[in-house]
Amino acid sequence: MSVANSQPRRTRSGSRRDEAARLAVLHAADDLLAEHGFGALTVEAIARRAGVAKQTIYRWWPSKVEILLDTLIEDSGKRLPIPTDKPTAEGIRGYMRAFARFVTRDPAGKVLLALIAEAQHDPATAKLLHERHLGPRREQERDMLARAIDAGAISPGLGADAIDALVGAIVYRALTGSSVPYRLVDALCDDLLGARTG
Amino acid sequence: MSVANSQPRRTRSGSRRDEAARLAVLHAADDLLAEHGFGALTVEAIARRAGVAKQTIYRWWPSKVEILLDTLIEDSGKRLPIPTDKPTAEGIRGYMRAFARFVTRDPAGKVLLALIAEAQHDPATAKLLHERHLGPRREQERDMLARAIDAGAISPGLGADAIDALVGAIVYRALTGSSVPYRLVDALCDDLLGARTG
Amino acid sequence: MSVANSQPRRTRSGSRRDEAARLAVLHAADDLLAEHGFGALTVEAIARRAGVAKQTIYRWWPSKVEILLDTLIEDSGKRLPIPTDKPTAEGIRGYMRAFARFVTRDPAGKVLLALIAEAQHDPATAKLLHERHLGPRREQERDMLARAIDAGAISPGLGADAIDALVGAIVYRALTGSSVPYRLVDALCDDLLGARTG
Amino acid sequence: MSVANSQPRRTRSGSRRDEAARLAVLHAADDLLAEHGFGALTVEAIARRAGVAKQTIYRWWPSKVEILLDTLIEDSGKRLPIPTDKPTAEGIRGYMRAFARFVTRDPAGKVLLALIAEAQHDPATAKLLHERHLGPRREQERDMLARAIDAGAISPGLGADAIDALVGAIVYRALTGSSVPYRLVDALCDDLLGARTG
DNA sequence: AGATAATCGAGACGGTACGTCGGGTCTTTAA
DNA sequence: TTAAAGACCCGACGTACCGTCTCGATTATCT
Repeated sequence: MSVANSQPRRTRSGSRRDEAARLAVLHAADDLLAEHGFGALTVEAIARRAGVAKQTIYRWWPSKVEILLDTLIEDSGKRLPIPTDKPTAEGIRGYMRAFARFVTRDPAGKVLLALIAEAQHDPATAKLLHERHLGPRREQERDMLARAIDAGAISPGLGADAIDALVGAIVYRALTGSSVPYRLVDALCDDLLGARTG
Repeated sequence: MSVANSQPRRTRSGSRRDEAARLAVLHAADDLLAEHGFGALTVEAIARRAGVAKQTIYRWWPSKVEILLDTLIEDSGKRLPIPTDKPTAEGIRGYMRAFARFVTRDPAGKVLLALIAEAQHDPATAKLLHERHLGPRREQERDMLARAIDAGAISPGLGADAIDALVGAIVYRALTGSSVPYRLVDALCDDLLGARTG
Repeated sequence: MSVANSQPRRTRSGSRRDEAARLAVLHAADDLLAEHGFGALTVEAIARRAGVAKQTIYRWWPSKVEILLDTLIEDSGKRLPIPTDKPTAEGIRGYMRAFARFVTRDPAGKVLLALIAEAQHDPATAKLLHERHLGPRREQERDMLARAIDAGAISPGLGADAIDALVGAIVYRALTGSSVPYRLVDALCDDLLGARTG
Repeated sequence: MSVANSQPRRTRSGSRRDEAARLAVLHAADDLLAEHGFGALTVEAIARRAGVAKQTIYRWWPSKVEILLDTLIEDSGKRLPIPTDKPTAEGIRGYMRAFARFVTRDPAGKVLLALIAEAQHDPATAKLLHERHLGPRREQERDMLARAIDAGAISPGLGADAIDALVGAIVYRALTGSSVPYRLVDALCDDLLGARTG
């Protein structure tokens, strides 16, 4: 071990991935979804809009769903962080409010809705969506809840499943084109979390 | 002559609609959705499977979505009636249980999920789904709730919106491929309806 | 064929083949070959030029080669008939002159050259070209020669193979972009047919 | 794999052309043509087979046609020399026999046929083929004939054009997949050269 | 009893997008 | 400078469905 050894170097010659092309594709997909809906989201249209060859898309993404997934993960990580510090009822309520806003107002929220939808039509999408987004996020959300329960800040009748009920109620409103006012989110939290606070 | 009748009646000679063809199409659509998923649900495949000409489908249904909508309305009317008699907490809980089963087990429930999904991809589908299914049904469900509230059987913090929260929580579980056990439905009802009964 | 058979004829419902589309494709192929060469002769370009859907081409022709073959057979049948009446040396010389003109001047002659070329690149083309054009035509040409020999009008040293030598010499000149003046054709006939006449 | 790789590794002084790569490309092209036909002869396939980068091919050859041309010129120079010594009828007949064998049996003969074919599809190929192969060779062949005529060994009715007729007749047989037996070559020579012998 | 008219299965048609292949150019890393 | 590797834009490939449109045959109703 150690020593000045040269490992069977993976030489990796050749051009590296073009970051500009990668971003152009992600943005084009996002924009097309926002502007013309999922129906207009064809690989051909994305390529056209991004000024990129179709082959470049197929080289890096197995399907257009994975493009959306990439934007979703990047955006939701940035714009909808899961609170990790104070396990209070207010903290959770704040997160749910942010989630409600995300899913109804943020373009990335539309991406989430589109992916949930597409998952109904295609099992492969369902698998991907769970593995790369829904699963990990649910994990963290349940953690958040569990810590709040431990701290005695809340005592939901559903236990950690309360998070699904909250998220589900909000997502369903979004899916059916209804608004999700704070009043409604707060009432949901009150009912489902058994919170001490008002 | 004259008189009696006033309308410039278009008498309509010729063959009337072929009921066998109509049913064949509905069943083919249902079967294809159940067996191979929404992705395989093309007009061409339906026609092939139903042993029917494409034109016959286009003559009677503006789109494949309306075929699904027809089967959904027919099936949900039969297999998931909204209780109209006794506005009790048990009645509502029973309905929600039935709904949970419908949406996770009944083929027609899959149709509902598929339509909710397709509505995200296509505004026209969204409009149709609301006008012909979601709207009317929500109306009746809210009635059911309102009567129960009036009768003092329940007192939900969300008011009539509680129905959306219940339905949403259940639908979301179904959309994400989770099961919806009775235990969960009951806990939801307890939390969201403020029911007197245990 | 023959035999007055009366089978319950294949009813053949549905629209029949669109003759206008068929002609549009044949002409588009011809024109593209003449104007921009074989390299520009893509199925997509033919479809574009003919104002026809690609699928319509693939429905009726297994490959673009068969399109060319169709035009070649039709045109060569019309514009380069094989003399069937008088088996004289002059008759044969006249045919070879016409052939030389066909292969150097007539657009359909270019089609023949292109097909001979493509046959070098693709065995399937070679097979088709022989079966549908070269074979039958060679057959008739050899007949023509045989009858002239029988009639004592010519006495070629090569026998019926003389036709290949004549055709080959002319085709090769065309393939290499050389002209084929009558003088040359006549000299070839003189040498290869052993004709009595000057 | 053909490439002889016994030579000392990489002549790293300055950066001259890599002879091994050059040969690898030529052999790969030859082999692919022989094994899978012109259709499989893509630059990408040649590069793959030769273990060479595409860019290396494009650096040294403007097109795949020039690769073939290089092999053809090299091989035909070696294996099908034009007799320069004795301008006799036998000499010419011998050459034509060798030519017939070359064009029907020798892999390099297939290259010639492929290039003649490709020349029909692409004017640039036609130009190259004439300038670098057909032209010079025809020049020498005509010389050969002229000297034989001067020597009184032959007296063709076509004059020096007789060479085109001979070559054309043979090439056409090869192009159409027919065999070219010596008997046929000899008869052609007899008829077209007006030879004293035979 | 026709004549009329709407239905049906069949399938051709002009299109759009699919996912793949090869073309020829350019960039990166190594020798 | 040359080479291997390979990403890139481009355009054609052959296929699947789309929604529209005839076609010929089959009912059912209305003179």
